[in-house]
Amino acid sequence: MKLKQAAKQLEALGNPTRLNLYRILVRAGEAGRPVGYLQESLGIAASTLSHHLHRLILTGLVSQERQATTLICRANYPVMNDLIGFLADECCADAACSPAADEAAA
Amino acid sequence: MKLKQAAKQLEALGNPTRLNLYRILVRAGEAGRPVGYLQESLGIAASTLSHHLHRLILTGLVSQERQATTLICRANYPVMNDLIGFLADECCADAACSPAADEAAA
DNA sequence: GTTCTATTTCGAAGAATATCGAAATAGCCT
DNA sequence: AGGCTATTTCGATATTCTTCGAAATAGAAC
Repeated sequence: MKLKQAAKQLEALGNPTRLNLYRILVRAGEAGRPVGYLQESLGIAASTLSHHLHRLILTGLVSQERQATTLICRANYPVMNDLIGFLADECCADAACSPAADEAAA
Repeated sequence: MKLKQAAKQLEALGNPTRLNLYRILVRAGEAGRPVGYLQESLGIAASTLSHHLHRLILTGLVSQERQATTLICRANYPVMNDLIGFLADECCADAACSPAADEAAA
């Protein structure tokens, strides 16, 4: 049932607002970003952001850590890498594609 | 505005039926698969499959070629690799992740 | 313990999606 | 042309998503 989970994660990333949000966290790296910062960056209602964050967290793509009253959000890299692996998996079984390895190793 | 397109593609893959369908095509490689074959494999109504295929085609992830009355569908590998590249992009800017390159190159 | 800030939950409205069956179209074959 | 198979379009319905503002909660500081 790995497919369903992968679909959930892809769906989570398949919304412009969430993808944008996720990329900010990916760029932020280990430091992560507080929810408030994300809200200002994205310019959306706090409740809307909270909703999107919740979805990303449910799929495991993002994790949170409390620091006093602010919540720090971080991209969960291993989960992303698993997802990428799932997509690229068996892509080259047919030797018909320019393998993802080319891009990543470049 | 690459982000919007990436979101569209991720959204297209973020449905279990479509992801399943897409993976069948990825495995099939250059040979591709006829629509009828896909319909039997997935066990869904032809109209439903047509709808899903249309979405995948719109995003560029899948292409079709006519062979007499049957339509052959193929996964568009370069588009998938671009998408993977977009996801992994800047992932390692912080040197904080286990790079996707590891997985792909392994 | 009250007050302040940060964030989430609730409730609601409008838009988009997934699915199907029936009917229409595309292209081959006789 | 007429019929056959493969696939799409149409129309309809139930579900899910996106977004917001208002109200509720979490935690710190006074």
